[in-house]
Amino acid sequence: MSTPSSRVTLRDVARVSGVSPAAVSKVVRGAYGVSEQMRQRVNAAIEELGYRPSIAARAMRGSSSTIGVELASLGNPFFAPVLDAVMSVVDDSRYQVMVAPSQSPEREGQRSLETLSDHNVAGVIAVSPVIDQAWLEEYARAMPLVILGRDLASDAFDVVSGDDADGTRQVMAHLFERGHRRIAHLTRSEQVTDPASGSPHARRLAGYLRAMDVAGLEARVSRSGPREEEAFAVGVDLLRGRERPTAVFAANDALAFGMLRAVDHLGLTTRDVAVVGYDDVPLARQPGVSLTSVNQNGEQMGRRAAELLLSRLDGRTDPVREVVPVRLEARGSTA
Amino acid sequence: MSTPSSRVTLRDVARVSGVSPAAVSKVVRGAYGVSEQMRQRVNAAIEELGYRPSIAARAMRGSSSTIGVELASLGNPFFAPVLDAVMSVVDDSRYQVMVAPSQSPEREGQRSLETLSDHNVAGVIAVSPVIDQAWLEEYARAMPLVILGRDLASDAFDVVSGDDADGTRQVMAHLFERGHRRIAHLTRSEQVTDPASGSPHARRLAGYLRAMDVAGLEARVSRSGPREEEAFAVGVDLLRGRERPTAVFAANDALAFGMLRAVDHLGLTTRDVAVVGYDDVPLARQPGVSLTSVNQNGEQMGRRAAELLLSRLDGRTDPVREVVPVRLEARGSTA
DNA sequence: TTGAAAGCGCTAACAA
DNA sequence: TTGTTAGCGCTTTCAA
Repeated sequence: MSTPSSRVTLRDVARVSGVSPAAVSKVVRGAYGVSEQMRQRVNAAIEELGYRPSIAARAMRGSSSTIGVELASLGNPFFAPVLDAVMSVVDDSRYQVMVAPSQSPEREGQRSLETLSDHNVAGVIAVSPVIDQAWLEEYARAMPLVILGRDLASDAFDVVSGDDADGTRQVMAHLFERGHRRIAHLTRSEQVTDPASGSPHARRLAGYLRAMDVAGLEARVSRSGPREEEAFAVGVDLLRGRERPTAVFAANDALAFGMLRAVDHLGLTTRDVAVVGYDDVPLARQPGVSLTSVNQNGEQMGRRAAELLLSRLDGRTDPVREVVPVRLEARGSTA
Repeated sequence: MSTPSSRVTLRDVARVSGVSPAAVSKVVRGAYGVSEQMRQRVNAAIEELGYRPSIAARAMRGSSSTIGVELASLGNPFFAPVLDAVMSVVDDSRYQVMVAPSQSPEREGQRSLETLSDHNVAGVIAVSPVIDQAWLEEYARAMPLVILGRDLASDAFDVVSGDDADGTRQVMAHLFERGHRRIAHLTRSEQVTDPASGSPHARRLAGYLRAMDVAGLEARVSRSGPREEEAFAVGVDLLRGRERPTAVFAANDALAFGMLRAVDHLGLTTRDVAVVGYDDVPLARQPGVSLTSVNQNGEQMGRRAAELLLSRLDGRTDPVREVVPVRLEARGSTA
């Protein structure tokens, strides 16, 4: 049967089927201008030899048939449905998916994007890249690019993001309705919430500040690293401080989980301190967790990003900036 | 500044620095036999032009400097530390990491592995691939391969797996100690627990059956799909049946979470039905969840897999089969 | 120490 | 409709 390695080349197939390499190439690509007779002979030889085209060689010629996905922090469960959706869409095309992971979003995603272009991928979906916009524009000049999760305005690349303004509005309305006044916001570092970054955290923070301002309340922002452990430590500090908040809006579920653990650690319950998250990862609905959270519809975000990239590769040139609707899932003590 | 696209070629660098392409190639690769003077001139030109070698072209020549990781179900949080560790190790080498994701483990991983070899990667780490051993052997004949998470015996590839026999022993001892006698096992489909597959689920099931047999107890095995929702449904059935078990050993945490939700759904608590999982994903320790689980040390598994692959690429030929120790983390109602 | 030349496997003109 | 030819950007003998 077929050997996994690509030892069998197009020339081998050509020799066996008695045609030219170019002809084989045409058959393989389903290109125009091949007789049915030739198709059959060539396909028979391909089958017989177990031929598989070398993507590496194709990539060098310019058309790599591979779509690259840049992805930091694979650990974030929110990205799983996003990637699944991307793959579903791409599966129906002639492209394949390769993921260039980066360990930390900050300053590493850039390297992953470079790796991808070094591989001559046909186009790239970058998931929440923490990268300077100018650099991304420059990158997009040479490579079809879709940014997922950052609401940047650019005519060099397409953008798909969740409706953070609306999501945050829903969260704050929900908490106000339940009578909360001392509401703290737990988010990431200043760098991550830089308004110019277009990051979701920036928009959530902005929405929180606006809502508190409109309500005439004092905003209280705590900052933590991305990990649950870091959020836990910050959360303990926050809850031990004076004027303990009655509710905490965490900028994502990982932070919310850390916060929940801090609540528990101090012998409090979510009746004392309500916690709301963002992302609605699968375990938010777990009994015993029951975290109120905003579902970002990652599946739809991934699908749209893939569709946009494919249409770019198909020739579209006008940029698209798309916002996906979100929905608060109320649970547990704040339901 | 540097353009992300690889428009600048080695020839351009050669022209600017006034040397031959071959010379530039040597400098770039740090190959033997280049004068200090030449190094400097070439490096200056590289800097000036923002040159980046094309991986695609390199790959075609045979030496791709890329390590491929085959990964099904990115959603499984157990894999995050595994991949992180792989990346950490690879970062210190001249290689890069590319991930070929597959949506469903069954029969899709094969395609991902083929994609990887079509890309001419230098070597591959396959994470828990549900693939026929003969096929893997064939594959490994053409490509350095490390299997992570399946305990297969082969001299064609290297193997790293967790010590499931010991992990299961710890789980069962723990439950027996707490007086449980009616202990059910929740696992995946028959296909996945096929003993010949070397899958972790097969070994956990075997360990469970052995332990029950030795204790003179009746084994009760329930089967479910991989997702939490499916485990929930099966769990509800199991708990509604006659002779409700007092404890359930779930073959991994996703199944355990479904089981926990089933317990809750039926108005029971983990005092009525104890649940133990396997993988010790981060949220197992979450207050309100407090799932007793076996920590598989994914970080160590990933690190060893990467080290083994690098040493293969460095010329090692004798196969290695390595087992990583595991540890039960007792929590909550079974602690 | 350096360079010339051949070719990896494929695609895309162009010619037949 | 088919085949010939010329590279893509790089590495690697082999001579100089």
